[in-house]
Amino acid sequence: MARILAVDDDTAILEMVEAILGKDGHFVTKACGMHEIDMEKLNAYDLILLDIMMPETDGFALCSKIRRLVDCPVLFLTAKTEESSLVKGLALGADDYICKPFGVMELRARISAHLRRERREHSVKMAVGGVCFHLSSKQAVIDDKEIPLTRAEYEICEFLARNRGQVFSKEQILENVFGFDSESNDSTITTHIKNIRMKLSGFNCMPIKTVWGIGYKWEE
Amino acid sequence: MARILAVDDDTAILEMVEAILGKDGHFVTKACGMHEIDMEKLNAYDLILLDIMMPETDGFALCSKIRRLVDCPVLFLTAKTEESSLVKGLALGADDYICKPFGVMELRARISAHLRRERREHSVKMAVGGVCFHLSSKQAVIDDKEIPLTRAEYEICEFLARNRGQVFSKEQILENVFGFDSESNDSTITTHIKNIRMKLSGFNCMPIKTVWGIGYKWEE
DNA sequence: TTTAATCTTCATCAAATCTTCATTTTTCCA
DNA sequence: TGGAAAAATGAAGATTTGATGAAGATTAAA
Repeated sequence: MARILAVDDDTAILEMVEAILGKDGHFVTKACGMHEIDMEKLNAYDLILLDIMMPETDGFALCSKIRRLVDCPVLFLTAKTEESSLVKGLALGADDYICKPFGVMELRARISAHLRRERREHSVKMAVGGVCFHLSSKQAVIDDKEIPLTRAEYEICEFLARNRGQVFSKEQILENVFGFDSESNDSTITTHIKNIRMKLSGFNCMPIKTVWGIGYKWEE
Repeated sequence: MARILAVDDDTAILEMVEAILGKDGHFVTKACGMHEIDMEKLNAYDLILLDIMMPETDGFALCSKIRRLVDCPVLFLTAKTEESSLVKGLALGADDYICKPFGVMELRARISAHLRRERREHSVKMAVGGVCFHLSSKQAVIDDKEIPLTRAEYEICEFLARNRGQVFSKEQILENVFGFDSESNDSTITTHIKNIRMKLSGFNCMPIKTVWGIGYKWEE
């Protein structure tokens, strides 16, 4: 269901978290401290669970570092029950603060609430120009008629539509759709956009606008 | 800062919430029960606080009704401390669950965390005197209508608006907007300013003043 | 392996934008 | 009030950026 990163110095807690969340279908990555986290790959996670008191690692500092890098929900899971600590944690950019010992049901409920919100805020309303994205089959449909997009074209459309209104440069589209390591040329995107526009225009649908000097966006 | 709707049957609590959140600059609307809420105008709020046990109103039912209408964060603020109740509340679409009696600092911290997240997930904006700058897409908006600024024009506007009230010479604007190494002529700025003014005046907006012999400033 | 589909690159064209400059207008001050 | 300095204006040329069409490279399918 979701990819969750859990950071704690207590492996027993990590095991327990994995057991609980694994049952809900989540994939939990365990990290015993900051050194086990690849900061480059933080955007591989949908949600991050953080302990505060860890040897060699300050959870608060880690939280603000993470927050500078990614936007996913960050939850503290800690034995520090003082209100001041909660306030500090949330002020640093965390999204929730759960005290140990935590209720299993509470943990699950809070995590799914955060994931749900993330999906809610990122969900694609299919009313946009009537284009409907079938995420699993990777097909785009207008008025029940399939648009014959290639894989790359579909991915670009889905990415732009998912973040409609936002403008992305060609580099950003490359990174987000084909991965950080993509060494493709910008012109690849230019050409894909051209082909997408051609195909969509057959359906009287022109949702992709170019913002001069900046990039492209899916019209809101 | 934010418009918050608080629903509770206990007016003492409502007053208290208003006092606390008012100090943070939020505007709190108090509702003593469902009948006092205009469901048509829910999207006027940035965040909603809900009690669960209210005469004539079931907070849970209200929560799911609200969730069907708007996407803003909904927080329960309740005396029901059972874990099952928290689980139910979050499952119905709420984003947080705070138990009474709540700590003042905790309430403030949690609310600002939720508001921050909402802003984070929507794009970063800076509003200056009626003009709204979408920092990531580099677009300026007045009354939800986009101002067709070019890249350079936008950058100059954003720079001046960000430092509104301060006067900058043409050289300073060149350096700050186009970089120290810019070898452009001052007249470039003059022309950009002219074009910006022309475009903004279409929106009845004349924020850029010339300070004779010194430079330009964005009126405070 | 052959064939077709898709992806990527590149040269060229067109358009938007940026820059410059000559000219006119405004402002300041003697 | 007149003249000098500064800013505004309008238009032309230079530059940058995006669109286009076609060809080669890569991948998947038959």
